Amino acid sequence: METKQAKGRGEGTPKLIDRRIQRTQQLLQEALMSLILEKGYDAITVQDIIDRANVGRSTFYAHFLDKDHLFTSGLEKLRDSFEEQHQKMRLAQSNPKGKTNPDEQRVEMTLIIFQHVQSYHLIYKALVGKRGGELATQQIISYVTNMLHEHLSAAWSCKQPSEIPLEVVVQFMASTLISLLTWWLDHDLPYSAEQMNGWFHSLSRTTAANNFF
Amino acid sequence: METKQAKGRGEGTPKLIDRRIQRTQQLLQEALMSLILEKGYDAITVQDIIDRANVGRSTFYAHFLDKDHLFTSGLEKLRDSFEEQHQKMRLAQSNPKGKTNPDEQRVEMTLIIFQHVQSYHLIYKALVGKRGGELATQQIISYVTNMLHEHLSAAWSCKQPSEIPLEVVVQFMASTLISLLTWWLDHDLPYSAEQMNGWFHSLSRTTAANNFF
DNA sequence: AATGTATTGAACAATCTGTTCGTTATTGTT
DNA sequence: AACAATAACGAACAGATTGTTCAATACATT
Repeated sequence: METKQAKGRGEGTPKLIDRRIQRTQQLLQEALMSLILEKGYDAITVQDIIDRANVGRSTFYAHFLDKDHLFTSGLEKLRDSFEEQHQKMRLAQSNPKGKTNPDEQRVEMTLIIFQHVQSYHLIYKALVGKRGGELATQQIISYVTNMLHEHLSAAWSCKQPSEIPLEVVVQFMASTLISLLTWWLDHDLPYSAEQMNGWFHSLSRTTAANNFF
Repeated sequence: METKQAKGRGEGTPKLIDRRIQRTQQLLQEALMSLILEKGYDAITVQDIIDRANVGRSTFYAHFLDKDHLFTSGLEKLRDSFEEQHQKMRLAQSNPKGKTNPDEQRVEMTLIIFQHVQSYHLIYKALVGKRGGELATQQIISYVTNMLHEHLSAAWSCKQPSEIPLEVVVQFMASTLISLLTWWLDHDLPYSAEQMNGWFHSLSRTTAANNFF
């Protein structure tokens, strides 16, 4: 149920979708992204979006419930792209030494995040930081937090519990990662993804957090 | 220029302010805070606020330009309260050993933050996290970042530069602090301010950040 | 009590939202 | 190429919200 569009369509023809639909949705998403970079998410009205996209008002509401849903669908697109790249990377390096090292997995995961942000930095720049509004910040933080939680809770069971609750450490690492990503994007990627990834581990590997690895 | 009210008033009579003004402004601020806890900042309309405060529509706009300014004035009130407490603490412990230790200053500052949040947790809970909207988050982060920047830039000049830019470290520590505060408030202060302060230093004192102290 | 001023409530234009519906243009199919 | 399906259009609509104005009223300070 990614868009309003999917309601009438059964499961009979998932093959090809009308070009007009793809065209309209893409125009709307691009219009929103460019407007975010100019005015910031909150200042944008539906009228602004359909003006720039050259799309009728009723057409907008035929595809999306409101501005937030249009934005969220763009976010989901980006997330799918990331998970695809994530899967590809993990399969490409499938245990060359035959053993699964959870620590290396974590390293690779955050590096993939930095690399994905680097690839789509124009879009990410419209999402994080001041322009994106709280909707994006909230959803991105939530997504990153869930990812980190999966990785850390696995290590949690085989280590003695630290003084600091797991949730606190997860939230700490998520906010550290978001903080670094925001700074990176706001300064137009002055360093490489590998460099940023290294700094992330320098900052997040505190004496407390290390208990989980 | 804290409120719209101050425009016509010169510098002649800073003594007493009409009770009606204080009453109206306090009613509006309390109404907004309680509404934030119920509906979240973004869902609140001016009508909601004046209904709960029992204040006429024109009265609202006689005092504040809009909802954001009402909110910001409340934030400034809280900030003044914090800085007053900050000054009090710093004077109370004015160098018992005759020397000014910058490291102890930092420790005391963050502890004072946790203590102040503890004192006014009902208000802070309306500000940080999901309910407060991006306005509060942005302003609080900005305030904390500025404070940390002052403290760290002093230490910056007398240490050799680390590999990680100062700005990155400042933003990292600010987000760590906000992250801990948010978690603390969302879980209804399950630990003491001293305990949280200790964890903050455990998390923020990385090998990289330590170069600045 | 007298004067100054804060508050009130209604009315107002302006903007934005989300919906409806008859018409037109484009698409996928035959 | 012609057809049926359907997506897009655009104008019009009700409803909500914002921010302003103004004359009448209520209240506070002196």
